[in-house]
Amino acid sequence: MKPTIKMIAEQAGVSTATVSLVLNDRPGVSAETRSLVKETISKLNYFPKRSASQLARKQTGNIGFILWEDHFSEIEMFYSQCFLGMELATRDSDYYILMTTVKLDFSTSTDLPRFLKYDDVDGVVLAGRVPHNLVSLLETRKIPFVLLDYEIPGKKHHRIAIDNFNGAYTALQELADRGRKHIAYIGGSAEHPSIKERYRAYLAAIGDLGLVAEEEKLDRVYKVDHEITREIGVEGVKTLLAKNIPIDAIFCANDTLAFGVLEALKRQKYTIPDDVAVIGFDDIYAARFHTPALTSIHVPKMDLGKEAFKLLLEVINNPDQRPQTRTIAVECVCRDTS
Amino acid sequence: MKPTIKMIAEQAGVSTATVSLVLNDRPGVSAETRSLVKETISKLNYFPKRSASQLARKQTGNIGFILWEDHFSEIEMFYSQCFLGMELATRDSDYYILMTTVKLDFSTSTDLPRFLKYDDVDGVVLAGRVPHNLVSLLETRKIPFVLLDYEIPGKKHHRIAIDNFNGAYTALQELADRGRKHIAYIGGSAEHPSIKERYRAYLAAIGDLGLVAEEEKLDRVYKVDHEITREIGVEGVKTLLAKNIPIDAIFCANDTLAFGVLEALKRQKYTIPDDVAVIGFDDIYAARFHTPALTSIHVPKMDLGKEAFKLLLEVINNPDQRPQTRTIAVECVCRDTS
DNA sequence: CTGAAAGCGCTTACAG
DNA sequence: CTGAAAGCGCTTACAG
Repeated sequence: MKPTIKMIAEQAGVSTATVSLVLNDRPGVSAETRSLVKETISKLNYFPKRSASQLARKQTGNIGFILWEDHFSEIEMFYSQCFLGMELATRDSDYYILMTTVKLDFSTSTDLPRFLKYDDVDGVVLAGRVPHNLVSLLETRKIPFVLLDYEIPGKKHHRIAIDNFNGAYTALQELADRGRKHIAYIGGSAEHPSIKERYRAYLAAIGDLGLVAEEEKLDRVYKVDHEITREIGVEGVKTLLAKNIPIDAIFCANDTLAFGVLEALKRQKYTIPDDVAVIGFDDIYAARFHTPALTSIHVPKMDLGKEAFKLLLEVINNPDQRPQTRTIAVECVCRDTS
Repeated sequence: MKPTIKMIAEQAGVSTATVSLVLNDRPGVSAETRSLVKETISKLNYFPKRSASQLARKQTGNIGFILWEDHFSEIEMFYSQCFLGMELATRDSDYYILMTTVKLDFSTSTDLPRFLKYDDVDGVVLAGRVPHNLVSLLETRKIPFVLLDYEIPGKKHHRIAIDNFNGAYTALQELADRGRKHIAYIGGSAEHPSIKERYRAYLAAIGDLGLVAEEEKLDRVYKVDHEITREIGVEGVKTLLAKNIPIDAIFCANDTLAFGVLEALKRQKYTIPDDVAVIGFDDIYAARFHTPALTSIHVPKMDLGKEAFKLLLEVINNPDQRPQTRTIAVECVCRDTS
């Protein structure tokens, strides 16, 4: 039979209150008593029953992880890796993660994740693009949460951010260092804050590096206002090439799109990287295995998840602190396309 | 303040026992009382607190999902899709899924998932290749479990299986129907039961279809005894081509490997599918988007997860039934490589 | 069909 | 520093 706190108390000759105190590393127990209790605990291989302590403590011990379903199903494992990193971090804690997906056209009345509906989490992390009404609901219900690689324009929330600006800037720097003079941008600008930042960095960098005159800054830009996919990369190349202006490098807003760019370039018989260099962003798993292997800005996805968890814990323990942004550094990984 | 069962009871003028009975859809309550209680419940927007009912009921309400960490990190989302399907199925139940990864050289004393260590799950599904000592531990601890796309030779367990044999056979049939006469196999044979089955089907089919004499059955086979990767595909093509025997089609043990095969074939200037047709297995997300789009045997990954959950529920509710295998049908999706 | 009461296994004031 | 006791919010025999 599984030991209970009562059995430990009896064995050790103390009260259950005392056992509880040492279990939770709380002061108010003499060193001797503490070690006696600890011995008894390990001798009987005892561990507290979760539901009992949750009930008494009025906590759930769970945290939610919410992801837009398209993000989960995509070929790139970006957010899944974040999840993994978070799960790893979680192992040193008493928290379990409950992961679920939501649609973007999300109704708070019919699509609410069960763990939110039934108050089964102490906090949640929202990864990537998520419905804004979900975020509002979390706010009004005062459920602690942190955004991972996302932000809502005009609003301040706790969040983990990728250093998109510096990452993109580094990519441009890298290309310029290798003598590229006509660097194009293919990507998006509005659908995701991260992409927006990368675009902003592109514009800043080509200016700073003296690559182009102010009035020609947009000449080598192809961007869309919706999700950026592999196909956008293909279209981007076609469009840019049709302009008949020199292009010797392309900075892509993410790797998936970069694959499309590479494909289109190959079809047009361009040699990579000699004719055109290409740099992506995210350094997804496939980047390394692509032919040619893609140069990309490496984002430490597991770290994102880990930091999200750490931040969330802080918010749970101190709900009233003001929103803070934790930025995660990135670096350029040079491979065969640059 | 959140309503409790006590408040519902008072409001409805009944005992908490009665409320509990209607909450759990149990007999022993008159129709009138039942509907009165139900009204009160929805009026106060009440839902039972999980930890309390778990404590009283001596259940956890959680099920574990365990995955080899390499399976999770891989480019292919195979098991992640299974997880998603399972999570979806779970939404109609009261269960939450706790997902974690394990190493293959797994120590039951130091690497045990927390939810197993602390008895926080009512059952678990093990997806793909998993450590055999983990399975043994589950058996001796009498924790209900089902294997998803895996089996342990010589042992009977509850499991969800892909119809690998018929899938592979169909692929061969398909190639033969299109006039291919010299069909090769590239893949593995031992590391995973599914792969083994696909290989077995290959041998059976080329025989049945009269494609090759018994003594030449192994002439067009390239297989390894470890994990099959993209690189294995490349090597396989090189090795087979070096034999200088006619080959007009290649059946690959999975899609990832097929990508390597395609790449190697292209490098050697073969036209696909005219010179050599290629069929993969699994129909991973990338298959559709590859250039050329890969013909593959489609495995309904979400269904695998869903069925695993359903089976697990049955086992939890009836732990002593004999091990059963539920086989999931597959079908050939023809695209540009065949 | 219904209710009073014990019990699930913890935590937390409160007294001493 | 330590213990007795109440309480967390359910479920489940048991009586009636």
